[in-house]
Amino acid sequence: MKVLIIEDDPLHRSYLNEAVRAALPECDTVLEAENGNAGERLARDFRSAHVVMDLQMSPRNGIEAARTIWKERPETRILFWSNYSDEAYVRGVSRIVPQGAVYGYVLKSASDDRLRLALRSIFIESQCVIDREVRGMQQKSLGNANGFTDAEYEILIDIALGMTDRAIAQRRNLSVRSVQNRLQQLYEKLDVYQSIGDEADGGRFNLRARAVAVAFLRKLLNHSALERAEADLAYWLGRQRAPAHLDADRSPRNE
Amino acid sequence: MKVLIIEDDPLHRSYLNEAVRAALPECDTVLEAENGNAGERLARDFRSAHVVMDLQMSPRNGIEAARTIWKERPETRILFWSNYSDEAYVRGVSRIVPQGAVYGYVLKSASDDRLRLALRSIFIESQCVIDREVRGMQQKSLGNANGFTDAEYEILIDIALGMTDRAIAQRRNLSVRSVQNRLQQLYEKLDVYQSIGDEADGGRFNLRARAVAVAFLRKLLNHSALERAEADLAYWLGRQRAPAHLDADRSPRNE
DNA sequence: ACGGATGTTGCGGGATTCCGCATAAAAATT
DNA sequence: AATTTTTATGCGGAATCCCGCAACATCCGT
Repeated sequence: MKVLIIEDDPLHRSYLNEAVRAALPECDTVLEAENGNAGERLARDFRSAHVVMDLQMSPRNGIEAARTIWKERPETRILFWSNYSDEAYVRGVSRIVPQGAVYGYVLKSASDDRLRLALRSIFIESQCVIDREVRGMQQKSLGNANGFTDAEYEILIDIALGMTDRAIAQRRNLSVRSVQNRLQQLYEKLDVYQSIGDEADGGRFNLRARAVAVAFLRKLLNHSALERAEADLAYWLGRQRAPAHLDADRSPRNE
Repeated sequence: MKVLIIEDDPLHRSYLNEAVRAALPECDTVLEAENGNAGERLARDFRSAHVVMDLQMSPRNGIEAARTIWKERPETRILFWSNYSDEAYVRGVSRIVPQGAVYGYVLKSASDDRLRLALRSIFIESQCVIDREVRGMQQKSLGNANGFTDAEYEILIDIALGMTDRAIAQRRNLSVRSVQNRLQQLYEKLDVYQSIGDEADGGRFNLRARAVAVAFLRKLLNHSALERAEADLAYWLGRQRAPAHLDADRSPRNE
């Protein structure tokens, strides 16, 4: 068995290396990569089916690397080992895991023992292992009890990127009013209001900007999520300017 | 000599511990804390004059901890050992270092040797050591060639928090128009425009929101800077609602 | 099929933002 | 001291944003 480690911090990398060797005597080769790009390449060249990776790396973070690895070989087993349980990461991961894939998500703060267990469960027993803390986040976010719809999350990202209502409408094929509607929902869910307390106009908030701030503070958004979104946006903008051969008829009957 | 280590990651903590013992034979005691709060307490109780700390911790990050430590004993020597050279961090640090204090800033990606040298320079030779990469950032940001004035940075934070022009004006004792003026400057420096290319209205940006997005992408802002700002804002809002005994006459002749 | 829940779209208006034009005041330069 | 450069402020208008009201469309369960 071969295991591929993708992690940018050398200390953590060598710790993982030891942990893997200790937990998996059946593992004969351990490969190491220090960012997403190198990781993808190694995964491809060595057809490794067992990967342990960090999420926050540069260039090319874990989510992006995992996506292309899974695209090439969906049966690859990936254990995400991350410092954070930001909703942005959790959502990012669960967005890309293929049907029936075996994967895991454990925090770096977990004990050696837990890590060992996760390694064996995922690579040997084919069983998913997701840290309690992360699991909680998943439920809260995906089960839409307290969390956000995909539509809401989508619009959150759009305003975080600084798009206007109209631009969002174009991009998502909605009317401007619908966009504003969704914004209202978002503001409610984020518990964002213009006025602060009961006072008349003590401190007022710009809702759209405030929503982004709150989302960041609550870790619904983070740097790498923004980066990904920005890249997507740039791509879309490119298509926009190009002659629209393919996507005629994709805009609402609005103006 | 005693050295206090403040670092939340246990791996890095023990690595630092070893590095300190190896670099400083004259050091007889090494204390460890795993967040800003604990670090402040230990620093106070043991009057430690030599500190090595991470910046990104929770609760209470390195900048906050360093500020109170330096407030209590400005001659304390602090080596910041961080993963990132975000402008938000660099600016945060250089904002709080007292006159003539000895400190250092080295990245975790630096070699063992560089770390060893920094430790000896700062703690023994009383000489500041700042990583090349960080130094570059400092110049770019503080020497206002390409960088931002304090005024601009201030307003950037205010809009990132979601405040309206009027609220910012109140808070900073400016007229609303002046706030808007500063916003114009900010937009220019961030290279932010409404329209995208030459097209009529292909994709439009909400400048205020876009500026925040760009600032985040360029790492002028980051999560912990936002958290600090949010705390300051909450404090200010508190004072606002309270009976304004002391600060009458602090608002411009506007309205 | 009928009522309900949810989601989209239009209209309209008040509040805010964006910003050009213009005038002082303050600061920096010469 | 005189000139230039920055910064603060006001006025006004076009474009946006925020959002209540209302008309439909779709989907679901009884």
